[in-house]
Amino acid sequence: MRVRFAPSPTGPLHPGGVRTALFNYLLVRKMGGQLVLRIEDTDQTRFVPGAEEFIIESLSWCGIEFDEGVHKGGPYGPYRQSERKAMYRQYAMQLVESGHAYYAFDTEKELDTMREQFKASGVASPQYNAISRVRMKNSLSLPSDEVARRLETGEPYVIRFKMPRGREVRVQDRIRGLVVVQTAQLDDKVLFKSDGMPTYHLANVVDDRLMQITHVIRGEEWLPSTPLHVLLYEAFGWLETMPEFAHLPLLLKPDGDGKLSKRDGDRLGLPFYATEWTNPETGEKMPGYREAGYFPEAYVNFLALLGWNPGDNREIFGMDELIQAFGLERVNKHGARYDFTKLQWFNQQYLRSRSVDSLMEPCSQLLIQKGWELEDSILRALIPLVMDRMVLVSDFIQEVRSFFEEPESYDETVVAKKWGGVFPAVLEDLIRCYESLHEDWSGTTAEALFKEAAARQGASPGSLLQGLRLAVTGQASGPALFDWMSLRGRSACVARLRRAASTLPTG
RNA sequence: GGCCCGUUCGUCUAGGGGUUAGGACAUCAGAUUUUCAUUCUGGUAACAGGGGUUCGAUUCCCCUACGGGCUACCA
Repeated sequence: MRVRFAPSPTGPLHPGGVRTALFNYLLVRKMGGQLVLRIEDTDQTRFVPGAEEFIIESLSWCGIEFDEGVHKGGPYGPYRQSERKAMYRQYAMQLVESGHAYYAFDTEKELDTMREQFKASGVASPQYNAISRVRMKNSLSLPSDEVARRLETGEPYVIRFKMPRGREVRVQDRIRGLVVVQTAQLDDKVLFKSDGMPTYHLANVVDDRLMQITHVIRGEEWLPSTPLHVLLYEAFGWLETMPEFAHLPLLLKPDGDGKLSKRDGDRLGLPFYATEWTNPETGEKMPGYREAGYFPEAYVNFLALLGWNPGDNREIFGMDELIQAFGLERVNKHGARYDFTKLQWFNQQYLRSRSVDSLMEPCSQLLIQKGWELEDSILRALIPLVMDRMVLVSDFIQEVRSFFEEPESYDETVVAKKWGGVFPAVLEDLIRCYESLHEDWSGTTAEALFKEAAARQGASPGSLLQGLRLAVTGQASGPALFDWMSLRGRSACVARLRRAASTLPTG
């Protein structure tokens, strides 16, 4: 099996593209074979610097590696269509000579005029086809000596496919089954442009043939042009080795209608690309999941389950398990909404399955960035305390902020609810107890003393606990409080209690 | 507009001629945690509509509606 991922370097890789690459990767790793990265840069006007590198890096972050491609080389290179430019002309010529294609000299203006005239006379979809081409300027409608003259004088031309009339094209799709299209619905697509480059249609057929691709797995947006591709294989006489087709369902917006677009990320304040993209023209940065602190395993797991399912109730899949379980038979036909909340959940699952040891390094990096210092032994104890409260590793900072910074303010709803009655008295009592403590400071003793102080005022500890948290962290919620206090140290806790007692109203 | 593809809880989906239509996320409630979170238990919630075929259709067929894609010398 040989499959390819063939993006166009027109910008950062869309999540739908990542998923297409992923499905190609999973299938070829399962079946055995090669995955090829081919860059389809036949439109020179849309080239964006850095896009190619971005695509490779994003996929690499996801764990998707190629066997052949622009960055790897291989026996079927070059893998960049602009570098294959010279070889396409002969294939286009071959079709002209065999009568499957023809030269067309129409200018952009003439084409516009033709479409407008058709529209004006009520034709639903104006096409360059068997009906209209006789009225246009091409090698089928013009006298042969004029065609020769135009070609000799170097007049710009394109090569169009001569769409046959009255035929039915049958496409066998691995995901959708049989798709039948009438050639009357198809037009004479340009195969070879006046700038000397092929269009996608010619290039992908020629390259898939030359690179011996066996399975074309691509987005659903290519389904309508697949009959043309089949006709091209036929015209070349390559039907025997034509690859199998599989058209993947699209990724849809998280809410509302339509297909997923980069604006959806902006709108919801979430990353959109796998890795950060810097627009080379404006310098504007688009956030990526990598930089936002997501695990690539979580992102891949999430993406894999959009449009595919294993057929049982499993949800958590490592890459190897995905490879094992994957198959085109279980790919859905319908589009899937790109639901960010499920990604959060996946990331949380992967985070929780991490060992404390493996989180030491990233958490410690986050602390360094923040300028907060901490002994390894304390960090090791602090991580499990807050881990369950995190979705991303980067959440660590907000979870431990109050460990490093004394409260600047106190959560008002808790102040209103808990700061009153006997609480100030308990607090005074507790401060004295903590200060005069002779035993070693620990969570257990801190808790015991708190309970005693509460008892002396005839109050239940539970009713006062949130007030204590408020006094010591300023916050309404957080990790196990007495463990936290134990790590924070006695004198720091006492100082914070005093500060709270003097800042907040006494009664 | 034309052509093509699609349509099961809010979301991702399983299922498939006779099922209490299953799971997960989200959401809600209860329990545990002396607080919040975690965890556990439970709940709300779906076969787009109309015709066929059939003893029986959510499942098969047709139509309609809705959604999506394509309709460039873009991929």
